[in-house]
Amino acid sequence: MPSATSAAADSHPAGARPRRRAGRPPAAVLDQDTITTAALRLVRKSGYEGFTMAALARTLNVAPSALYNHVASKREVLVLIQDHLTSFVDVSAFDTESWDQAVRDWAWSYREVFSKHTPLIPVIAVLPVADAPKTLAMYEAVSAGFRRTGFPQERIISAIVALESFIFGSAYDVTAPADIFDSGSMAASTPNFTSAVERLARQGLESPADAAFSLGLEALIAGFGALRR
Amino acid sequence: MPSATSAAADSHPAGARPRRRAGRPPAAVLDQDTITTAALRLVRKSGYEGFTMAALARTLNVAPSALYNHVASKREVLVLIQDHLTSFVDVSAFDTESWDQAVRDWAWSYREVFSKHTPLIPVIAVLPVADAPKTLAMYEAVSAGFRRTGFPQERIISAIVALESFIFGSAYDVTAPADIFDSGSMAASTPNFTSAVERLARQGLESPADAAFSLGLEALIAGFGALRR
DNA sequence: CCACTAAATGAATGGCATTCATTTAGTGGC
DNA sequence: GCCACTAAATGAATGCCATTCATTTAGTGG
Repeated sequence: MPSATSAAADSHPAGARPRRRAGRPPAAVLDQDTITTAALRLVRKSGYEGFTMAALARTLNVAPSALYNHVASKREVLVLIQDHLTSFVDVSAFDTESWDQAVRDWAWSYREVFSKHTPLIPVIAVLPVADAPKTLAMYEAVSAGFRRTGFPQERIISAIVALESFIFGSAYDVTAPADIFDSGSMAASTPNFTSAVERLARQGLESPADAAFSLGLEALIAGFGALRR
Repeated sequence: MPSATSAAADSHPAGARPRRRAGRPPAAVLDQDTITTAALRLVRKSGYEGFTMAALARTLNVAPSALYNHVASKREVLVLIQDHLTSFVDVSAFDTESWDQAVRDWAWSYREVFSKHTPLIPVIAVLPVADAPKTLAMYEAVSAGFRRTGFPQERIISAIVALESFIFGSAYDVTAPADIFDSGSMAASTPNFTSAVERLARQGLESPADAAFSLGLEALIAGFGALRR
């Protein structure tokens, strides 16, 4: 069977105009764009705990069931949000900067955007690109940047996936509680870990999350940079 | 206020015996170990969609509310599962192999374990280590390995966090649908991405997820390895 | 003005985590 | 041998949730 209902593909099924045989319905209050915008506004105001279909409908002055004429499920709303957010990820450096700097700028921007939306990560990470056109556009820009710099073609996707995995994982760290490394009463039995945590804290100009992200990202950039030819 | 109720800390609050002033209660059917074991078995059989407090109680022949005498919330059960799973992550190579190989073995093992339990990742990623003693033990083993190889102490935590972020992100990829990169009808407008996907597929002995994980992991190992002194 | 249609409605469904007053049954002290 | 105390288990209730569906509403092209 074909993959699940695709939000994007359904809105313009490649060349086919939306058909209608007879009269138009009444002026629609709702469509996917309206829903996406309202959903994002709601999430920013109430977080993902407060983001329910009922609450979303309320902000649109509409019954909850009305949403289901435009969207198959709550998950589909999350997909719409994620694709919209992806357009805020800055890929412009691939046109203006060196490859190294472009990857750096893109990765920091990507993490920045999704660190405020970590509940979307499980959705994005396994989402077919065909269901998220703006996300696909981002991949295209990044792929083009990799190709231009002489990156071996058969490894472009792997490199991007690896970077993205690192970015998603790192996005969680940004929101972690400050005392996450406090080993509490078990400090005595974990001397190496505990002393490493202290050493980090003593240094710490950057936040721990930023320090880890920077360290890992530079290693990935250096490692991948060496593959170019 | 102190951090949330700690499963592990509550079972042996460092030196204090569990107090009781008067008679013991009836022989308990339930405790955290029993719950953890049953929960893991249920997850393996029914997945995380089928994992509800009611279903868990049913497998234990107990009322759902009985669970709340031993556990504060469903989230706490997830924490118990995650900590238990962490003991299946193999850190033994840090005692027997070179640093490079030990990191490699540990990372593959870590990804392997959690790729079957991705719904736990949002929980683990922001969980204070004090709430997960077996996880803390893993960090201790890894920290010790990094220290032994002459890794700069103030960067040990950052390096581990970076590796872990990469591992968590990569765990999602393992479960992604095979057609995740199929750009479908929009292939024409994304030539660089589409050709990169084809090049990968043409190569592809490994799964795409394995190829990306291997590529990223080797870059991180090489980059971090160079920091040793 | 009619037939058709998509959109919106409101009530209903079933599932969920969690709470709480109450009951149950060991145990240590007398 | 009984009593007082306790932790554990119960079952009913709560409130929230996503989702479904039969029905109603109101533009529009013929």
